[in-house]
Amino acid sequence: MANIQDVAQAAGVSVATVSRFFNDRSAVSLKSRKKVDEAIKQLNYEPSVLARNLRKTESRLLLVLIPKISNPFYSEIINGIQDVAINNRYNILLCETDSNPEREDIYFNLVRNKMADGIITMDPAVQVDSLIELAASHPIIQCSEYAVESGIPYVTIDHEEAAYQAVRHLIQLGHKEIALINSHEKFLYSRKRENGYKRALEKDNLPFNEEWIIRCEELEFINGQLAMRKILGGNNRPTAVFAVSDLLAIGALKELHHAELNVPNDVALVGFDKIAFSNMTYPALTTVAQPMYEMGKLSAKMLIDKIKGKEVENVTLDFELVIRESTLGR
Amino acid sequence: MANIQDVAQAAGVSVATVSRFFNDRSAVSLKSRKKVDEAIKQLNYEPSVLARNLRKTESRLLLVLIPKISNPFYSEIINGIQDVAINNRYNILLCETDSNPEREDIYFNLVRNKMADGIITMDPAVQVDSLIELAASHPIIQCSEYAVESGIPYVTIDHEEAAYQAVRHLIQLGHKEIALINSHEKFLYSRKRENGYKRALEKDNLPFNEEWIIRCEELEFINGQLAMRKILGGNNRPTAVFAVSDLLAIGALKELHHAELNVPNDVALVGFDKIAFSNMTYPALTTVAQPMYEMGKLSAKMLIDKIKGKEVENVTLDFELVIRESTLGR
DNA sequence: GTGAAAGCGCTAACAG
DNA sequence: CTGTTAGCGCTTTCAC
Repeated sequence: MANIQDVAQAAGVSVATVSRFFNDRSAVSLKSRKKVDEAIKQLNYEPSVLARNLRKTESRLLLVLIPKISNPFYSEIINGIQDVAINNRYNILLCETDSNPEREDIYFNLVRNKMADGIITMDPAVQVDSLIELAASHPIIQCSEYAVESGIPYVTIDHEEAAYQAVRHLIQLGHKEIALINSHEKFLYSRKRENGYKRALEKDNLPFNEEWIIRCEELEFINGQLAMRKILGGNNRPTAVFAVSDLLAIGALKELHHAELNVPNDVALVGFDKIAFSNMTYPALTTVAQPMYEMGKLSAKMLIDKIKGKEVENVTLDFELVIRESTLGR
Repeated sequence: MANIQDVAQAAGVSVATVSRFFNDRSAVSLKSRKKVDEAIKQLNYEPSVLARNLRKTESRLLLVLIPKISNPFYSEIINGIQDVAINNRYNILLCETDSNPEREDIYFNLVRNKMADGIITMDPAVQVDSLIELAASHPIIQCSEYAVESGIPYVTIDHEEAAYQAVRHLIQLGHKEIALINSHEKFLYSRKRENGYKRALEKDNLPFNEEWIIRCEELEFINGQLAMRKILGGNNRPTAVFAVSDLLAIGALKELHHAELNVPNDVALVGFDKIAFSNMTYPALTTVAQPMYEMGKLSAKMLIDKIKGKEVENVTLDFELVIRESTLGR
């Protein structure tokens, strides 16, 4: 495999000229350019990014940490990140942490080892301390999930207000007995959305029933299903359920079908995220839309800015309650 | 940021010793080891993978090319790849091609530029020529999709036989009028599954109706929905539908609900892939299970072997027809 | 078991 | 506009 020396020699110029040919074309005379061009083609030369990166002490790689690759919520975010990254000649190193500290360590090391220039993390559930320590010397952006006191820039939505509006929607439809299918409280969004749920109930002095708050260990369909089973097995059946994730809501819906209950007539259902699948369920799911793609784009922009040494500010984006059949009927 | 020189100096040894400390601990005396260890901690030293990679002319990055990140079919495969990669100290560079040649070019360059050591591609739809050319000088494995004549190793399932069995299942249930919702014929699996479908019909001399073969441009829910709309809008309504992807099947199911048709009594439905969602629909989807995780693991193993210079063989894995409510009822 | 030294392939002063 | 040269931070012979 030819290197820059070989090209220089074949073209009868210096390595500097060849290097300039790639980095600042206009600084090379037309004559040299032609010679270099030919030599490159002849030798089938491809510059080594490895060497360039070492020389520039940058990797042009962005580390993206997500808890679960199978959660479609992240797909859209990643799309946004990817688009911005490519436009800025960055690539992304996608890493699934499984919320597993050991894995996270491996990935954190990637940036310590200069293998990545910065991190976008969507999983600050584990090891906030490590994250903060790392942020002292490396560019980091938090997306969606964030550790408030960390001082690390984030882009997110107002989770509490979003949950509040979702539950108010149910209340305005006449529901007075509303259950909550939550995820693990280690997540900030989980705590915030629970607050929103409670605030919405309080506003109308609606009954608050601990039996109706289910906290799931994981964010899989099955967890939503089991949660709903628990709710239906209780003494009083609520008339509506708010799930903090479409995945959980879809699992819950499955269980409602099993129990041969009609949605929304027997039990109304609201999800969260507006993943693509939420519109394909029967009935289609009322849900809170997060601007996933936008969040991804912004995170990437912010991270790249931070890598460049610019200051970046936290951003809170708008959400939108999308009302569909699972609360309104058809 | 400290480098290996600083550590050597602080420890009172040579850089070679520090290097050995990381690469072959046993080659360093206990005494030196201690000194180096201390120096590392004191200086908070982290070796530069960039420099090591340049020296070794390897990147320890595996390029993974997928058409669409939002297709859950790929998530599971990626999981498999990721697990094997990590165990072998590789990382994956996940790239979404969108089946867009330009993007693909960018990614192909990553391996030409030594930024990645090899490629696992799941999208040989575009630019088979480039792929073949690249494979001449770089390790490449094809996963699921493959260009037959390319000579590039692949791991896949027997798409034709899988489709055949899926359609035979419908026929055995008494269905005689079976539509096919296919994806784009640029995909090998699409052509193979269509063959299987036709072969299954032929076996019983069942009517073959061009109106009942719909080819979708993309693999989104909406395409399945539109395909089903077309089918329902035709002169004769089939009693069963085979969709070559769960995503398309789920879209089709949506449309069947719209039309207030019962699945499976009015129209039976079979999907393909066994993505997680396929069990959450109402009714649950009969589908062909692909061993996605296994496919990912194998591809990664094969690629790493190939990078090491070993010979690798094509692999065809088993599939499994998973019969659920959308064909059997409940 | 250890050190000196030669690169890996490139970029960026610097001088001309 | 061009060439010379000194590294980027590491690994790996080759002597000792």
